Amino acid sequence: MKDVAARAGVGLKTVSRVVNGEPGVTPETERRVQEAIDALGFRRNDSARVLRKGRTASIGLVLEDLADPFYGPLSRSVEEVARAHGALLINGSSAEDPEREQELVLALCARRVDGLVVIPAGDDHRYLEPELKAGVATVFVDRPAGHIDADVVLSDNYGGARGGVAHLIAHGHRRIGFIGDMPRIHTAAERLRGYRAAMEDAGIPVAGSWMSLGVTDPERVRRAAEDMLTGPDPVTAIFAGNNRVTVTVIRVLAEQARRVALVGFDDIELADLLQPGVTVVAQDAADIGRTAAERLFRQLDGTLVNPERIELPTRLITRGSGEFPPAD
Amino acid sequence: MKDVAARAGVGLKTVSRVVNGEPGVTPETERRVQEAIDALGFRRNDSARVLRKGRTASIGLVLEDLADPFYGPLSRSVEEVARAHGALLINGSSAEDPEREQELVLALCARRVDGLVVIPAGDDHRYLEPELKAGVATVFVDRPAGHIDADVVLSDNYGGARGGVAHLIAHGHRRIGFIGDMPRIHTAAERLRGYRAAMEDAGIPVAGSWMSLGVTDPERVRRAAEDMLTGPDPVTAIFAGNNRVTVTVIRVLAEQARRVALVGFDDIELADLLQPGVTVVAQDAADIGRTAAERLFRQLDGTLVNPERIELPTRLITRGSGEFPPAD
DNA sequence: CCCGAGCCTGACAACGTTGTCCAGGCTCTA
DNA sequence: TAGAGCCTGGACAACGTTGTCAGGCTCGGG
Repeated sequence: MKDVAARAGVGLKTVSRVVNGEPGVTPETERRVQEAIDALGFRRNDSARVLRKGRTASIGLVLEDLADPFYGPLSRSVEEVARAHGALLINGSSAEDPEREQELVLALCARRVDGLVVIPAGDDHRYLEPELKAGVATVFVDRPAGHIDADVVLSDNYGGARGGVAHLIAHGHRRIGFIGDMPRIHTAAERLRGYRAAMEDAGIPVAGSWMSLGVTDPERVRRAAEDMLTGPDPVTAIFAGNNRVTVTVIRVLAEQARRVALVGFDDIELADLLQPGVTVVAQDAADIGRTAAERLFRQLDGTLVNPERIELPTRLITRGSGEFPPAD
Repeated sequence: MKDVAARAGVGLKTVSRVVNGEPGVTPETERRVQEAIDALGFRRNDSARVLRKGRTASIGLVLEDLADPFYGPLSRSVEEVARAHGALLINGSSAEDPEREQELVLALCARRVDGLVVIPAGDDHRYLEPELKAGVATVFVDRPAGHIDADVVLSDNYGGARGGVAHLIAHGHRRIGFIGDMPRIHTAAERLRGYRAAMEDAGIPVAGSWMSLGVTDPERVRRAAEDMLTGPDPVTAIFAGNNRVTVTVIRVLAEQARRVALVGFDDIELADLLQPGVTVVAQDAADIGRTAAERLFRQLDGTLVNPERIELPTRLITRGSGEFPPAD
């Protein structure tokens, strides 16, 4: 900028004015400055600008895994909102590791992002207290924050799972299996709770062998599914606690002789093209992301003050696999 | 930092030393400083640090659409490499709009990212010349840069498509359709070239009605597919130019009475579970991302100087849909 | 002709950090 | 005991920008 000023034969501040489109510059002077800018290939250094102004016009997004198809659309909709507010998006994956989450979040705070959208991996977020006090807007997504009072946007995991399981019960099933992630993960716990509630509503006692928790890698999901299909009290339907589980269960069911019903939590691509189509409890990732991001920017506006918990509804999409009667 | 120094009763520079783990501080002093830091909830302001040091420890990634399943793994692997080098990832979607691409890239440059990974939307990148001269490391991915000399990492689109079409020909097909994106997009053009080459290799003249270019939205892909299936010279096989086309073509073929063979470019999830399984020419998005990011950091090391074009091989995965004989 | 208002313009400080350099106190050795 | 050398700690400038403020110029009216 100094160089531009020198070349144009004007003061520093005048260049600054031109760069920022501020008023109070003669067209003639502006032309000279613009010329110098072009000649030197000058571009404003936003780091210095940030340092001076205090706002970075960027927000951080910490999620579990960018490669997961659930987070792609979510990330995209957050970006879209950020863009509408002239902000850039910095994101990182925690890989479901609380320590890595904290490391990422603090790195983002050191960059002085204006706000944070966090899909929590850990369950204690007190480390964020100083940041919140310092005015970093924060919205948690998909799972609530631990031990701090903050905005959170999530799906109705409990209601969705309960509805999905009730759907199976309505089609005559009583022996229904549940395969889900570790209950220390909030979504997994809520979905399990929904499963239990639906079973209880129908007066069906749940056998321990019907539930498989903390199972996530394909090999173990496969074993879990096979076990509950061939065990002493074999299930006639399975409720899959997330999209990765659903995919593996589909593979297992395809190999079975008898027809086993399936409802999965989270939609999966091409679910309608499979034989049978896969019935799912779908959450709208894009909507979740948009809602969270909009709330974030309202915090930044100062429009918002009190942390709130926003639960978005899920939608049962019937495609065939959840509508088989039990085949005992 | 000033406050911390005051509270600990030491000089500014001493606090800086503690924060950065530099040597030359008594354990006792260090303890006092650390205490003050904790008490005040101090966190270093990276903007100021960047301003001083010149390096931001962050890289920018500009892609087409984060929600596209091809870019999730790519983005993730770039992030992984960045993380290994202690850098954060800032990313944005161009939505295939050259103007938006440029806007994003320049915004990232203004942030003084150390490097850029760009999946180009436009075909003229001369606007990047001043940045390159200023030392911003840059790697293009998936498509080459326009009018500038820069590193590029991409799949062997030509060879992959040629191989895929040859596979269909080997199974007896002669009337093979091609549905792809606008040829102004490099990948689309290359794949079309591969299709033509394979047909020519086999001495098969291509009818104009077998090719549909610049078609991307599902409704038009559907019409294009139906047209070439029912036209005067109906095809017995279709080569789909990208994953979105493939998905729509699968839907159309599912409705057909006769069996039509299909090979798609890009793998799609659950392709093996469909009936029939979908034969594809797969590219390894994660590998592409990793290769590009590693090259970027080698540019930053100074290890690398001459721009290079790196072409990664594709892999034909046979699952059934590409192995039908022609059904005339 | 003088004065005040209004418009451009530029000098300067400040944002928070780090590199450079120097001072003061200590230890060790001859 | 004196001198050399090391270790710790601090003062200061600089990074590139923007907010503040004041100076100089022009123009119109009295």
